[in-house]
Amino acid sequence: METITENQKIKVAKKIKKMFGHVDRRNIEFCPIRDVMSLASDKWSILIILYLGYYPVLRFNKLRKHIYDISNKVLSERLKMLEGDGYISRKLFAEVPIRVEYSLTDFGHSYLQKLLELTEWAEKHKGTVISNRADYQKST
Amino acid sequence: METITENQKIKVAKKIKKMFGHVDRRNIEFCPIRDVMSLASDKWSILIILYLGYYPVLRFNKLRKHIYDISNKVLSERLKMLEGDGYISRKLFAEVPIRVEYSLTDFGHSYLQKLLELTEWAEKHKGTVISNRADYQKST
DNA sequence: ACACAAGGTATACAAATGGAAACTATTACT
DNA sequence: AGTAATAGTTTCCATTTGTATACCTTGTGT
Repeated sequence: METITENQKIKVAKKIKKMFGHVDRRNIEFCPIRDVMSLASDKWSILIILYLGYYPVLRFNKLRKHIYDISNKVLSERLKMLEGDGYISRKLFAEVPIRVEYSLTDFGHSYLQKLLELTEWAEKHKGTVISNRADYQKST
Repeated sequence: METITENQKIKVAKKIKKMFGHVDRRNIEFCPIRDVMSLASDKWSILIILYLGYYPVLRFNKLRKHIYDISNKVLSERLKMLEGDGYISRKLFAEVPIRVEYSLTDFGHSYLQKLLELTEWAEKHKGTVISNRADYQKST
């Protein structure tokens, strides 16, 4: 694994301070973690955004097939939330049968660019997580 | 907002394909999103990792005060999981009263570097999310 | 003898989340 | 009249997650 220098650690701490303003401000009116990330970094949200990053346009049932474990209810809820926060757009075509197309907004694409770095990290290091987890199991 | 070009979209799609291997492989043995990120991108996990990125060493009760809304049970569970996956280390000092110090591992620091880009994005764009959310409420 | 400290665990309960399956609306086709 | 298709919604139920509170352990100070 690439080692992290003391210098990098200091830079990270500075970024965190800048991000949170005053690190321990309580009753913060709107917390980027609690209020933004908790929705956008949810497992289902990540999968939806990644699939819409790969397939530019997807309809409800296609999306559900790609994310092969999600129920109608949960997919529909997540799509509404992601639309509400502006990550995705929903286009309704009043045909018969009805047709609805989902796609990423520019805002969603902007998020995806950053999100992808994290999921790439996870993909790259998943082996480490697997073996850490196994070691920890044994040690208990 | 900075616009995303078609070129960037194509690059992103390629990254996703590379990351997932074959995008629609089912029964994937270990999914980076479902199995790694779902733990590490959880709201509480993010807060724990960020606070340990800012304060290099924290004890249980200090950490709980910084994250001002978390119960003993949840904090203790999350710490165990994050330790199990290798993001944080737990050092026990057999003093009286007992002392336990939590800190990030190198692996945790590596994750934090990527995570931070996402949380910075969230902090930068939280205003957009607020107004998107308000508009969506009105429209329904 | 008793309280206190730290770092939790245990217990009881409430609330949120998730899944399965049935159901809805619309219109065309058989 | 019955069926089919799409995009969900609704209902019921089980599981998961979270909260609050009490409790535990160990040795020291009062």
